[in-house]
Amino acid sequence: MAVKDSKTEQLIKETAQQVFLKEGRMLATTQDIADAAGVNRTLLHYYFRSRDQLFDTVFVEALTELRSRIHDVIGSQLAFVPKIEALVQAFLEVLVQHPFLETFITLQINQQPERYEELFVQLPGGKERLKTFLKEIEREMELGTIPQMKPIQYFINLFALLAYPHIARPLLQKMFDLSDTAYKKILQERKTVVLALLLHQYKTKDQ
Amino acid sequence: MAVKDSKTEQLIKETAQQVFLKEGRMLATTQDIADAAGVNRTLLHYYFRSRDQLFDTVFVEALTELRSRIHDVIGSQLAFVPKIEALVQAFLEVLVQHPFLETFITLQINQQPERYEELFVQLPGGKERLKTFLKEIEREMELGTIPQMKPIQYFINLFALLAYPHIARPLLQKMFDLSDTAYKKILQERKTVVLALLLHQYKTKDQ
DNA sequence: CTTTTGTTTAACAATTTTGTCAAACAAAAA
DNA sequence: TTTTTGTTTGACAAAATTGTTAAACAAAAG
Repeated sequence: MAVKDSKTEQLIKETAQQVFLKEGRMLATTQDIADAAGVNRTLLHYYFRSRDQLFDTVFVEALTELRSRIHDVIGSQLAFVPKIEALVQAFLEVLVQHPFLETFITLQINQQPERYEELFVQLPGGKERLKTFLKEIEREMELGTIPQMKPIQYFINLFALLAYPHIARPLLQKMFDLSDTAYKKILQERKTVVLALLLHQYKTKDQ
Repeated sequence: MAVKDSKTEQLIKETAQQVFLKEGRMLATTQDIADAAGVNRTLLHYYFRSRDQLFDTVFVEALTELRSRIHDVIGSQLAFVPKIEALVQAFLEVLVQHPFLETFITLQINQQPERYEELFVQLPGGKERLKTFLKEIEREMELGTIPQMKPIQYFINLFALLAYPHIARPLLQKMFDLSDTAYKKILQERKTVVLALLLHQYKTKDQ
């Protein structure tokens, strides 16, 4: 009998999540997903009406999580260094779950700007929080904690260093003949590497 | 009359380049491209046989350019610092032309690994050049020119800092309300920002 | 001028993918 | 048990997209 958010519905959503955001198969058809979930294709329509809506549901859910986690940290009362640390932590946690999320954000926001603008960019008070954060970065540069550059460049560096190894994972694994285990290790080390670079704490051997 | 690589063929290819790699519309149909080029859709098939082949032609062409430019620099006899500078320069030049190339590489290499492995990863002597380059990075860390970390992490930093602002352009522009002009300026400044960070030349205000 | 060669077009066919529907089914409620 | 409600299925319809063909066309070569 009926159960709100039935097992099947949940299964389909999780499978779609796997296929889209973990495997990066953005062209997967409804049949592909149904097969992967081991259910009849019609059920995708029964629960999600259309392929588009299923995609959207999965994508928006992941997007919302990422966004809210980032904004929570950015808007928090933490001091600068722990805030950067928390930001790195939060970002990495979401990306480990959905390695292709960043790639999809990139493609989607370019193809349906109006649809996703509200979802990703315009959250209540978002712009203000962001500006405040840039101010904090600027102040930290004044204090000499971090190297001087335009705050937005610092912001870009932060996300670049975190997101890219996930975006380019298949490429890098091939280039350097790295097993899944080996690459995961690199991703784990990444946290310290990125923090050291961002917080200007790196030591060179001599000088 | 017949001209080898006719005007139309060229036009179609350039339009496909524009649509796929500049606008990132990887789902564009043959009709979309024909419309954008202002030609009859049948001509795509006449010149390129299938949609797949057109996509492949455009993608592989860009891929090959990027690959050869990077490997030329990596394999060159330049000293470390000028080599990094040349690498940054080469990479940025290609990315300005094809902002979505990296994103597509990511998706494609994941979906048709065998097809693209030879093309991107396995070029003659590629693996050796790469290893030599990692050794050079390591030696430079010994010398104290750059901060110490696993060479591959340095390599990832390099490409992350360069590629990400192009990949995430639409998102960042929205987030910070930046005009095309403003963003281009940021991309231009990027060269110095990245080099300073990679070569550890950044100055903090006080300390 | 007419032939040849290559280009462009519209009409059509094939395929792939999505979406709908009515009937079969299962389990709880009446 | 019968009814009701929600689930699952297969068959079918619709749409979107790709690919083919034959005929019209244009320009140079003979």
